[in-house]
Amino acid sequence: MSISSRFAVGIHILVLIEMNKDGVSSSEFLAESVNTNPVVIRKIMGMLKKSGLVEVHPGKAGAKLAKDLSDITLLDVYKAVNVVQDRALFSIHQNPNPKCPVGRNIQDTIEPIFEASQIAMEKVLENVTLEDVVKDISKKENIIC
Amino acid sequence: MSISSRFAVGIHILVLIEMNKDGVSSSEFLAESVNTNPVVIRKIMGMLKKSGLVEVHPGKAGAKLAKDLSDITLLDVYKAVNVVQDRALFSIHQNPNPKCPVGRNIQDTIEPIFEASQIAMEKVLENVTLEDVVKDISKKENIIC
DNA sequence: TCACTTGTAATTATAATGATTACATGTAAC
DNA sequence: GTTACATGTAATCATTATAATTACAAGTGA
Repeated sequence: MSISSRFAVGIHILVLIEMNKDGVSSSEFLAESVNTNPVVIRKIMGMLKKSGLVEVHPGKAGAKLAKDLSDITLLDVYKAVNVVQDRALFSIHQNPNPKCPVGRNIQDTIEPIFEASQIAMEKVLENVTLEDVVKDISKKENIIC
Repeated sequence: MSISSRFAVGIHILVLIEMNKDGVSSSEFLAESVNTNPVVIRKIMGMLKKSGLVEVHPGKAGAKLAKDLSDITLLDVYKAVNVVQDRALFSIHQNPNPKCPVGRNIQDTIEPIFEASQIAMEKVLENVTLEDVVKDISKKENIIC
């Protein structure tokens, strides 16, 4: 299975808020760019707000970033939108048979490996900031246009 | 979401076949240790067989490893049981708005980052062999018993 | 032949996702 | 203060993957 697109959408939203900083980024505006329903955007925005990444107020149109672009890593976004729980990227079968040497040890043996693997994946996300993403998009736009 | 427990069960199965190499590892025997249904085991076994990790024959009870323990990495098992497709650990929303600079570039920008992240995760699995897992379990058993 | 095994198809319950409708609540311009 | 419009949320629905289970065809060997 795949990690929910909430993560990719979260990045999209934050980048667009930045690049549209002189305009008003309402949930409808953002939804049009992502190509989804405004409610989906508002739900994700709620998570980003809870994690202190955006400022948004009931009744007041438009969202703003709550931090500098360079202070938000992709790992921050990933954690904010709850796509993967800590130590739970890999699921391990429950209740293996304790009467069997393999059954009673397999969980403790593979858990640290799975955890290390998940952490390696997350480290890569931690080393990329939204600023990097915005710069890359700006660069692509200049070449194309 | 989490990666299917097929992966953990696949490891469990292969380790148990090895540690029970003097006995007969039928799907029912394996299912008892994993604590699941024999059909689940046979389905996973089919994938492991297709990838050349085990030898198993219709009508003939018992499975054997098709390679040396030290020649099977956790990545081999992971690939065999099809829990994550190539470049698809993270899903990216389809059809973002091409009229928006962010919409028309977001996919190309974040895809390489997601791919690098997935590869980092898989590299960790590649560096662990079934031999390592068996040794760890054996060590734990000696301490406990 | 018979008991037992593997290989598979089909069915079911459960859970997450993403889209959508509906509506309560907050904001600000008039 | 009313009105237009925005956010916040609950509820519903279709889709999809998982894991368990039943049923049965086909292979194996005593």
